[in-house]
Amino acid sequence: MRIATWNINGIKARLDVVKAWLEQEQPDIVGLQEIKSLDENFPREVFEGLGYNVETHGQKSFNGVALLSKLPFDEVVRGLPGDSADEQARLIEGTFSSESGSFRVCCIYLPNGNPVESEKFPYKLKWMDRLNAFVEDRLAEEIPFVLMGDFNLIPTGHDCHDPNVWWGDALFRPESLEKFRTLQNLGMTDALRATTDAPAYTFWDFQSGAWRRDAGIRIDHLMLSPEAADRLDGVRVHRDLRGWDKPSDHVAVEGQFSF
DNA sequence: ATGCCGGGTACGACCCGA
Repeated sequence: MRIATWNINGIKARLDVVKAWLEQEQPDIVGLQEIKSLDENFPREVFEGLGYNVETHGQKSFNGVALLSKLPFDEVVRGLPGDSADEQARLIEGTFSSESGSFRVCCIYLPNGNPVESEKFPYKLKWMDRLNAFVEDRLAEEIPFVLMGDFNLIPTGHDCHDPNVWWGDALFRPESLEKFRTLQNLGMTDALRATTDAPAYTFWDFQSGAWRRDAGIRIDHLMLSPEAADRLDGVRVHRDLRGWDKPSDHVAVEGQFSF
């Protein structure tokens, strides 16, 4: 099973690139973030034409997440529980059946949180608390659970080109890292770091020639329950996507699993 | 760099991202 996450930065602007990548790679399940589209405007027929079932959780202009799957969905969850007043579309989860039983794949677009002095930063921290509570419930099920997406979080100084540039940013500061560490301490494994110690950036800013300078950061992650980590065969960062025409500023990250 | 690019909305700028 090949499961991938990708922040595409707008489905309308990225449709040709996403379609070409799916045709080339044929992943089984893909989580997309920042579709920036209402559900009714998402080009689901394009993906259905490629053999995918499509579930979306969109909103106008900003955010929005989607799941594409060659397997049928047994169940779909839209939205992160814990705050009925939160209208930002940042989580969608599918449940699937394989020969070895059920598994869940959750696709998230974790809030950026900048600027730190604004209300956006406490929103990020509260969102991470809600996420950790959600994950606790999922872990209690003891089935393979893949939590993947744009976490807007740099796990360590080794995950960015220059820690001094990023330290203090909402993506790389103590309060954010503490919440991420809680997620790991609950029992969720960083799939990429389970396979390599090498740098593996997933985002390069459009500005400042970041791609040309390889001034990247690793903020797109697959976090695995023990039952998913036990079945992890490999991780691949689709770095070449950043060099395609009309690229997203993020690239896809894929995990391969034996289920 | 309180904004270099690029996407959104909407058609002229302004909001947003990381």
